Amino acid sequence: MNSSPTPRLTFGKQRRLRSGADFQRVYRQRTSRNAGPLRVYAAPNHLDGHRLGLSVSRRVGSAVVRNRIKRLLREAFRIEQHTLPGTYDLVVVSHRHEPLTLEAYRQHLRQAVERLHGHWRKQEED
RNA sequence: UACGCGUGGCGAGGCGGCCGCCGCCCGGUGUCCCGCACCGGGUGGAGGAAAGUCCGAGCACGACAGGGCACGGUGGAGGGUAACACCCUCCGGGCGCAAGCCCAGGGAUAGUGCCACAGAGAACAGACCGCCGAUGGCCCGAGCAAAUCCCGCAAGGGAUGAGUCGAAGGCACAGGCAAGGGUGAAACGGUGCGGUAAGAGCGCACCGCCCCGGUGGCGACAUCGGGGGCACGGUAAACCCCACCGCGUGCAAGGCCAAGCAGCGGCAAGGGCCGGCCCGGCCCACUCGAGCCGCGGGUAGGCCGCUUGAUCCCGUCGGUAACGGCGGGGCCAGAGAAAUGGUCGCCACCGCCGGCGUCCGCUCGUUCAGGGACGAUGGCGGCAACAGAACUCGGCUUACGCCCACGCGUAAACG
RNA sequence: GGGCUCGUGGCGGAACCGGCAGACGCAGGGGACUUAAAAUCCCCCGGGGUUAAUACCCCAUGAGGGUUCGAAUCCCUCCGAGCCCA
Repeated sequence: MNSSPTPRLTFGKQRRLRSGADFQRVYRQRTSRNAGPLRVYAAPNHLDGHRLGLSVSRRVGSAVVRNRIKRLLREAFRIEQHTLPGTYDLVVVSHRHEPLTLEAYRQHLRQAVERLHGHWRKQEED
């Protein structure tokens, strides 16, 4: 059980990318990192927390498989959102693969965001 | 008990903790109010196939969805239904020992096309092998016999023998036949007896087929009687004919609001619409501003459509049934970058492994040991498969896990 | 969500109003030519069985079923690709 004074691990509408314009803004930064079967795009959003968008096309699998992957990715984001550095709008694109465990998705997500954070900090220094 | 058939049912076994998600309702806080955001509470939240998109509808728009052609679909009968290619009952045919299952199951005497290869012949067919020798012919020659010759006085006898004739026999040239062989998916009814030169519906019996009539049934059809020697190959999931049905497009339909760009061309006694053609009809014009159409350009934001419906449950009545009537009760996902998830525990259940106890129509002379059944028990693993609503229903089809229930059939067995 | 099109050897692509499947091209293998290679020419080229080898037989047009004497072709049901629409 988590006894540290972390904020609540919610994932409501304010934590999601909900329009095509949001997605286009992230894609236009052309900044992504791969991690396992995932490709994560990131753009700083200057809000009080990360936001997440998912892109899982029909090529990934059946509706059941796509649902499964998206649920696990949302759960991974929900748990990790306050331990990830910075505040970014993230878009996670899934390649075709068999669904992994929740733990695996958490590691992939954290690894990708940490790399992206490093990239953006170098951008700000330059 | 085994195998099989049919009908119906269920679709995460139950309970709980923690962290979350999407609607709606109520209260509070923030913002001037609305809306929105957040906090708290309540409540609802995937399927039997939600799937494939194979049919049928509702609904929406295209005048008011109308007639004909074209095109497409359906095809035993009667019923059910909003409708159907679905369902029910029945009829006919086929398969199965049976319970049962399957059938695009109208028309091939309206017409057209096709039937490769093989084969003699393939659609008012045909004669390769074969069968026949009745008829004609040829050979042959039992008989008759003109004529000639020889012997004899003569009667007469003998030889040759045109011809006549066709008894017996031969040939198979003409001809007859289509039974058998052979070819083929299919060869112009089948079996048997008679009949014949050989054969053949040539005749007869039975079966099949066709025609007519009676009876039963709403009907598909069944059945009985009479007649016809058979004239009528298959294919319509080939064109087609008949009967019936179908206007087109699909919620990305369509309506409203906001934002935004860039126009060009066509139309006036004409233009547009019912997306193919004709009819029939409608709208707008003839008034100088719009309208409509075509090409091009722009926007992919919000609201409505959007879930109360041929609805579900219970009871009752009608009907063989599908289903329908009546009465009572319920409201059961409505997102739009797409919600039902994650994790932990207890109890059931299943599989594997371990030891304990009891029992034994088992192996065995007995013990040990092994095996089996039952009971409680410890550990590990599993607790799902097919699969995710996207306008909504009715079906079909396909995928999948059961178990359960019920009704049957066949075979074996009954210590 | 809705509408439509197409599946034939390793690849492209014929045969599609039923009648010998795989024409033709590319790739591949063998041979000839050459010192060698390229180019050119000739032959082979789906799988299995059988055989010393040919011959021969069976299975093959995405899968399964149906109609037909006969199906790549006609009909039905699945499977898999691709395209279009606000």
